[in-house]
Amino acid sequence: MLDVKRLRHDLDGVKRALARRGAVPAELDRFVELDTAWRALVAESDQLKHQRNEVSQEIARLKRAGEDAEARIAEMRQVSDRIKELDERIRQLEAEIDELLLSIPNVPHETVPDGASDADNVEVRRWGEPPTFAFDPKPHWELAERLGILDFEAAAKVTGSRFVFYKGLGARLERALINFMIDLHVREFGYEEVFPPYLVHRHSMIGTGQLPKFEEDAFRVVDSDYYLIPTAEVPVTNLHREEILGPDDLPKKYVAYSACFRAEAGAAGRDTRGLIRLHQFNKVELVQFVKPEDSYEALEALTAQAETVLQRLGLPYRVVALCAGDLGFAAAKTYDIEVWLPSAGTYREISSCSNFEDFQARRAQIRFRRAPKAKPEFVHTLNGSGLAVGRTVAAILENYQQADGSVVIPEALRPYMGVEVIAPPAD
RNA sequence: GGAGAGGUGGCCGAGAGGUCGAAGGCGCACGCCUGGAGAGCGUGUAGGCGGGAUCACUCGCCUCGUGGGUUCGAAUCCCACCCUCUCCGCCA
Repeated sequence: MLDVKRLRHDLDGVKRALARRGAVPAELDRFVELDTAWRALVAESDQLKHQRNEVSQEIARLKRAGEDAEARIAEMRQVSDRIKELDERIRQLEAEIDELLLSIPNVPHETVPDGASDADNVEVRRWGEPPTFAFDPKPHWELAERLGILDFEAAAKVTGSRFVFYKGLGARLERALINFMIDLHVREFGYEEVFPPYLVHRHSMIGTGQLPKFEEDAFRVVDSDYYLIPTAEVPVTNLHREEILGPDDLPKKYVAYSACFRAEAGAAGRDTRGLIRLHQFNKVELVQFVKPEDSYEALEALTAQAETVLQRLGLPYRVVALCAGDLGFAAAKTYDIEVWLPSAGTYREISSCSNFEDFQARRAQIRFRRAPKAKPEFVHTLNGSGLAVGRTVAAILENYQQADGSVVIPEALRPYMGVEVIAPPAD
């Protein structure tokens, strides 16, 4: 949510900034209209309430003195009726304004490159060399089938498309990666581990920006207010909703493993094979709450921490700065980390690291004080995948595949795996 | 799921239609005291919105779980919902 004061004082500046994302939301002009009307009504209502408060005191005085207060009471009956009318209209306006504000995306940071689509994203750096193979590298789903570690058919039978069973060493690999990632971020980067609820209420989804605009992307539990989380970002960011943190509380850094659930509406036909796009996947998420002046430094650090996972696993990747047109709804700036996938012959997103500035904090009412008596300010929130686990499995299988169809386990993972290689069964 | 109790400021806790944004205590901040610390004493200690001022200022309105209602007037009365606790049942 944008700052309404900013909209009042610098509407043109906001329009210019949002224009970089694409079309300027028509909501902006509508906001000015509604806000003006709202303020006029509030002023009138407040004045009448003031009058009512004063006269109520007087009535109390008269009654205590045993005098007649009927005239004043009758007078206030009228005033109260008028207040009721005004407040009803104010309520309606507020609901409309709220809905409107919640549908306006965040303003891109000035360092975000111009551009309309992912084609305009800017590569920031590369790490590692894509491996060369003396044979035809196979896609991970073919490798996995041969190894007997993933079973998409069984999942389709039990649930439906875009689900998977991990089996045997595949299941262990997924679990090993989760533990490896969490341990790294906790031990080396100072994150606190949390294990969040997988269901959240509507307000939390609004807090991080998934709702109200992207209802169709989420799974909702019927006959309830609960949504399956699309990412641990939602529960973990909302962990501090409606709080005012103390001067020494920031920065707060959390790492959370969770399953993630996405409807993938509009993705029909895309990435239909393998682990790339599933309705349920695992992710280790990094979430930070920081002081406003620290958030861009924190974004660089957080991105570097996510990259470290790939470096330890020896997986080649590149980092891309999303252009304004490709930015997510709530983000002010985003780096995507893309891992090399030999079967695709290209880099595929495996992490997305964003600074939301105060956009989510304002929606979820997450504030802090600089000093014990200082005025509360909104924190800045950030998050990033550290990493998407299923895609990491895909990358390991493909990058570490051998001519005989076996897959070597990266060094860093062996303590968690207990084996050095996953080999196909002897026929 | 059944029965009961309860949600008040950072925390504990009073308050039972008007003088209550709310006693008292703890905590915290500042000051005095001290060689320093503690004790003691004093002062101050919520948030939101709107208007005026625009460094820390001021006026008004709102907020005692949330939302409605009754009333001239609600922390206080009524209704619905949410949450917490206790007991029973069920259960990993």
